[in-house]
Formats: sequence, structure tokens, C-alpha cells
Amino acid sequence: MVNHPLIAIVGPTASGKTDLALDLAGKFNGEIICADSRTIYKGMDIGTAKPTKAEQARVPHHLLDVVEPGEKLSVGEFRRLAEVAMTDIWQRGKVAFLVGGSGLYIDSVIYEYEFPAAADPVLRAELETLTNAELIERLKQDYPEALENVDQHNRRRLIRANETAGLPRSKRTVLGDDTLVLGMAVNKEMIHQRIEKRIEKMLERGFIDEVRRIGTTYGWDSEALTAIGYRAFKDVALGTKTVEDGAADFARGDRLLVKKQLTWFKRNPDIRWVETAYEADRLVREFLG
RNA sequence: GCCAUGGUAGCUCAACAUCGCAGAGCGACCCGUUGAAAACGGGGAGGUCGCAGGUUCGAAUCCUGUCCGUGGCA
Repeated sequence: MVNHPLIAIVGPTASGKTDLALDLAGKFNGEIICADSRTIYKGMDIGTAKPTKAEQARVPHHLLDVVEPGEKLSVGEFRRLAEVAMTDIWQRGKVAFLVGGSGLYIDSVIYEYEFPAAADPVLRAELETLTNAELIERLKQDYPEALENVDQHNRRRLIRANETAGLPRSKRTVLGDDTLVLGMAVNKEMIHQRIEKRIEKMLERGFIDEVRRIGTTYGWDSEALTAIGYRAFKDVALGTKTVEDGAADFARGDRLLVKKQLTWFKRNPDIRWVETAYEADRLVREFLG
């Protein structure tokens, strides 16, 4: 018997997570929590392939549209919001479906990550002024053990390591009994085709206007516009790039994303890879008892 | 047909004058990932330098021929 059922559905972009989630949540009394670092933004609907209003009407969705494109939301904040949403769902006797392709977001929830404290803006601003060598030196002085686990080429990690050196962090090493993780098993060729088609549809639905609206409203260098399709179509919206080039860059960005997502997910032994909706259905039925 | 110009990694191009280990960016492939994660970072692979001769200790580089494509003139 499962008390607090959590079913995660993971996989690369354009692998069909949304459809499967709607199908399963509809059948098994579920609600969906989107674990996606981009659909959390308001107004970024078309280019992020956010579930449509109609889809949201079929099954309740959580954690969509939580921040303005001009703002940022961290993984730590996401995890906290997901906890609140899950508690809410369980209290109403329903099943929580955590759906998304942001590997770290998913893991932070299913493995109950305890993050070190949030960044102190004053300290971060100070660290930003240091060179990588200085950041390494600073760690060596204060927390030599922290230096062993950090990628010394990666400036962001070096800054973060300086911010959090000595602070506790933890995670579950074993998946909870109340959690089932389904992975979308798909071949890359299929995904690539779907990506191309999806971009065409996005253009038909007014993606360029969406990019222009975000650019003019929140600034052309806002965080939101670092998202793949938006980055590719920024210059198209500004009129200095062709739609064809934009679409090609969008597709290339998506293909790269797919690879990174697969790299993240394939090392996770807890994922039950499914090829068909039927398989997924069977596993969920079995899991819920 | 003549003149000019180009042919080097999957793609775009460096290196050529004054011969001396053939390079970069992008892509493809692989990996890392604890409060920016669609972010950020790391790695190896990939070459008959169009082809055939010649000069030279040594040729992507100089010489000759030849094939291909681009522009111009006819």
C-alpha cells in the first residue's frame, strides 16, 4: 500500500512526457507537477511546449507560470514549491505525477536533496570579482576538502563552492517506497523528427510574436531568453536573422539538450524505462497496488 | 575558349609569401552535475591537404600537367 504516491515521468524533450502524464494522471486520479526550469516562466508558452490550457483543464497542473520572465527561480526554491504541491495533492487523496526533463529538478525531489544555503548576493558580488585562480586559492585556505570535489575549470562551481564551503548537504541514496520513476525510452532519430515538426507548429502558433513580447517587456537579455528556442529566435524577432536560420539553431539546441538529458538520466538505475503507454500503465497499476 | 579565383576534418575556414610535427570554430560522439541546470564545465575521436608527376634531406607550401566549382570576358 502506497501512502504518498509519487510517480515521476522523465525523459528528453519532445519524447512524449506530456501526453503520457495526461493519460496516466487522468486514469489514476492524479495531478501533475511540472519539473521544468522553463515552463515555470509566465508567458513562455509556445516555445517551451508548455501544456496548453485545454490540457491543463483535463488534469490539474502545478508549478507552471510561477515567476515572471525577468526573475529567476533556483532549484532549491523549486524543490520547496514541489514539496508544498505534493503535500497538497496527497491531502486530497490523489497521486502526484512529477513530470519533466530537468534532471536536477527531478532528482532534488525524488532524492530529497538538502541544499546548502541560498546565495548571499553581497558575497556573490564579491566573489564575482575574483579570478578562477583566486577562487581556488581562497578555497584552499579556508576549506581544502571542498576543493577536492569541485570542477576547477567551472567558474560557477568555484563561486558556489566558496559560498557553501563547510555547509551541510545531503540526499537519499535509495528511492523511497512510495516513489516510482518512469523513463521515456525513445530513439534519437524519432526525437529529432519530432523536434523539427514541433518547431514548425510553434511558428504557426505565433512563437516569434511570443519572443518579441518577452524581449520588449522584460528586456532582450533577460534570463528567460537564454532558453533554447528563445535564444535562437531573438535575432529573428529583431529582424536580423532569417526564420530558417532561427529554426535550424532551435533544432540544433534541442538536439544538444536531448543528449545532455540522456547523459543525466541514463546513469540513474532507479528509472524504469518504458517504450509504450501500455507498459507504463502496467507499472503504475502494479505500483499503486 | 580565354582570364581570374578557389579545392585542407562532416561544415565554414586558418596555415602557403620565406618548404620543417596540419590547426580553429561549429557539428557528431562521450562524460560531469546539490539554490543560474534549456544553465555551466570537461574529454577523446575525426585528414591520401582534389588528383598525377617533378624539384628537395624534407612539399599542404615551390614547379608542371590534369580534374572539379565560382566569377568575369567572349
